[in-house]
Amino acid sequence: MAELTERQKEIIEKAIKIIANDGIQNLTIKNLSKAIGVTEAALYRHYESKHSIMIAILDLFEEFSRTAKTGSGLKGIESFLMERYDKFIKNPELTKVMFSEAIFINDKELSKRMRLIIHGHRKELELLIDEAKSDNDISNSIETISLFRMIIGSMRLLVIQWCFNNYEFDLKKEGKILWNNINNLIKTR
Amino acid sequence: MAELTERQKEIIEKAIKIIANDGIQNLTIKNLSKAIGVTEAALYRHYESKHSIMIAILDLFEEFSRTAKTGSGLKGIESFLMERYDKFIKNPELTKVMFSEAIFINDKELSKRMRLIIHGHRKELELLIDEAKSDNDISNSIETISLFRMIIGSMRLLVIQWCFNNYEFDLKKEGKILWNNINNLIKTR
Amino acid sequence: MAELTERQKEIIEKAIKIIANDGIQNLTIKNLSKAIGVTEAALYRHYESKHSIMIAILDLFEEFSRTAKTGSGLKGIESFLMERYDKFIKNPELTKVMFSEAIFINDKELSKRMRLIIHGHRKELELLIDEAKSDNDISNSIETISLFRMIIGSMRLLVIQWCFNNYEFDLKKEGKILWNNINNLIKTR
Amino acid sequence: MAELTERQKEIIEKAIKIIANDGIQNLTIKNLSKAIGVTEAALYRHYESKHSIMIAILDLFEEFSRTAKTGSGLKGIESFLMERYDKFIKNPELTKVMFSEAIFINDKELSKRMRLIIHGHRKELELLIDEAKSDNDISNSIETISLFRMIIGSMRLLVIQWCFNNYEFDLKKEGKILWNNINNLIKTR
DNA sequence: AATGAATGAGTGTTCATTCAT
DNA sequence: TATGAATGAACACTCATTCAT
Repeated sequence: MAELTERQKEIIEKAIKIIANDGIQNLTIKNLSKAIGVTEAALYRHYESKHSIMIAILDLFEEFSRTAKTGSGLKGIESFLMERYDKFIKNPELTKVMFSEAIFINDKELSKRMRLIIHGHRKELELLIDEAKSDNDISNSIETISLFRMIIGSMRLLVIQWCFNNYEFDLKKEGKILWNNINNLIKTR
Repeated sequence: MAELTERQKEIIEKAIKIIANDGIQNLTIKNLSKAIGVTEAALYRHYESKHSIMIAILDLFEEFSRTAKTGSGLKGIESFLMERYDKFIKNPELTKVMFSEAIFINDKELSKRMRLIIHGHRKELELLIDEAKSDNDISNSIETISLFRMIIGSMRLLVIQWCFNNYEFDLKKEGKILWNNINNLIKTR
Repeated sequence: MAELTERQKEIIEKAIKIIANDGIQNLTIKNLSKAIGVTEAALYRHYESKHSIMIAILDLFEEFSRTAKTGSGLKGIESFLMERYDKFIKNPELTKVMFSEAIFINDKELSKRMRLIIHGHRKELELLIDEAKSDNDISNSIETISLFRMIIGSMRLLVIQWCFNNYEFDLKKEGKILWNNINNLIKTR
Repeated sequence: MAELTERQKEIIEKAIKIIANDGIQNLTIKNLSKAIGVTEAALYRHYESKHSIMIAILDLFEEFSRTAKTGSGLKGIESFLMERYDKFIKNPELTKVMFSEAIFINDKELSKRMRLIIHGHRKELELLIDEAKSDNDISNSIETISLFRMIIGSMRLLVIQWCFNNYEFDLKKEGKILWNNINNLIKTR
């Protein structure tokens, strides 16, 4: 993944903004160039096609999704979640687009990559959950896959609610509350 | 909401199929008429515009989303969920489209209606949760909104996984496991 | 090769006219639709792409090039030539385009087909020449391939001169003179 | 005709190569600059427009077509032909383009000049033929114009076959055979 | 109820060319 | 000499829609 020029960064930033606000259908070269303030032809100096712009967006998603392990077990789960929320808050539009599973559905290759990115954390999180079980922080009586779905599913729903509420409520605060509640439920007594 | 003719039913059924498989961007009058086996002009005998087809799709979503209350409290939650899963299994493509929050994003009016439909069950479910708390089936120590997010968020994630796995695993079975696990966590001891 | 509708015939006729007068580079959908008097979009009801229009032109060339054997030996050569001239005179623009070997050069497949059509008569003519030799009408001392090149090469040059003189001289008359002269040279004494 | 710089020579050489291999339609500033290994803008340091590049190509054609009279009568015809073949063999791509009568058809001025160049040898050759007739080397019974068409037409056809056979056969050898055969036919007995 | 033919606006993309550096 | 960035016009093609039949 080569370094992006300033213009290239601007292009994919504006492209994400358009997708987030008006949907993929409105990501046209015309709209995009208008948003940037150049002619349509000018875009082709920076990306060779619309498709390559979409690939660049996916590249960004990939980079955005990369996590550094910052803990293990229960603590690891928490810091994973909080770190995610921080990133989401810093990049609300990108977040909105990333949570639209179906966005690239019309391009089989892109849509597959999209799915891998979105669901890429599953293994990672299941590992943390199993660690927490080993640590006896989480009861063994609840299945890992169900815990994963609860934790990530609820986070996803919260984030989607945040996106479609125009990012108006405090995502981090709500995220903490949610996690505390879940944490209370799952931790061993 | 007027009764639909056979042709109208066929049109929106095929439209949903196209959206589910190839994305909104491929829902064109041409593709749609081809899928049905008539000319493009013929579609306009049955719907006056593409927009009215999309409204009809939303009408269907609304109908699909309507629930009959079949219990109260904890039992009510369970039957709500199981009833949902049954419906999803019967209408996999419609389900896939319904779970694509962003599909109608480029039409402010449709997108608002879409959101209302998707999140329409919130009040209903929160009521059931509060009933369960009153019944002392669920501990008061966990907030209703968090419970809602856990229950619905995990269900949504499960359904999305099912959709993007080509409906290949047994949604009902997984749904039951998920609910049992959640139930074990939240019920008072 | 399916039958062409009236519109399809008109399209390829006008396309040939454009190529003949202004070159392939000016065969654009815009120019073509303007020549016909419809919008660009309208063309696509009749041909699915510009490429398929070009294929239809080649199909026409093929049909145009088909000959009925109308004699053998020396007589056969003469009637072959005269029949050709008659056809050229009836279709001057098509002729001009057909004699532009390089027209479809940018499409490997079309250009190969074009070449086959243009040079398709070689075997046929060489057969006639060999017949004439067997009949002792043409001396054996001159090689068939050279005779072919003389007969067809001179005809081609004559036709090209005719095309680039705006079809203004009498091609048939000149063609007869040319053939008589050649005939006098090659026939056995 | 001013002297060309090295870069200018390179530009028209590469331009001819592109036309020969991929057709005029692929002679774009982009393709040309890519072939040379500079940016598009750089070309404009050397030629002020695409049109002036095409004029330079025609200038080259003109120079290429210039002949030195190296004999008279029948011998003159032979040396004219052999000299041509030698030149063609040394410049195969230029030859291919030069034999594409219709290449500059969309520019009335260029196309007229092109035609003059291609057919420029007519007077010259007719003179040689008439000399040969005076010398009693060629029978008077065959018309000069027909002899011209036979000699040049067959040569043109041979060259075109050579070009579209990727210059793979021995043009000089075939040219000699062709000429010998013609010579045998036309010379007085 | 359906078709064939058409349209104006828009799609992504390429064209030759310009200009500041 | 050359480049990177830009432009307006054109490219082939698709869009939703209309209308006479």
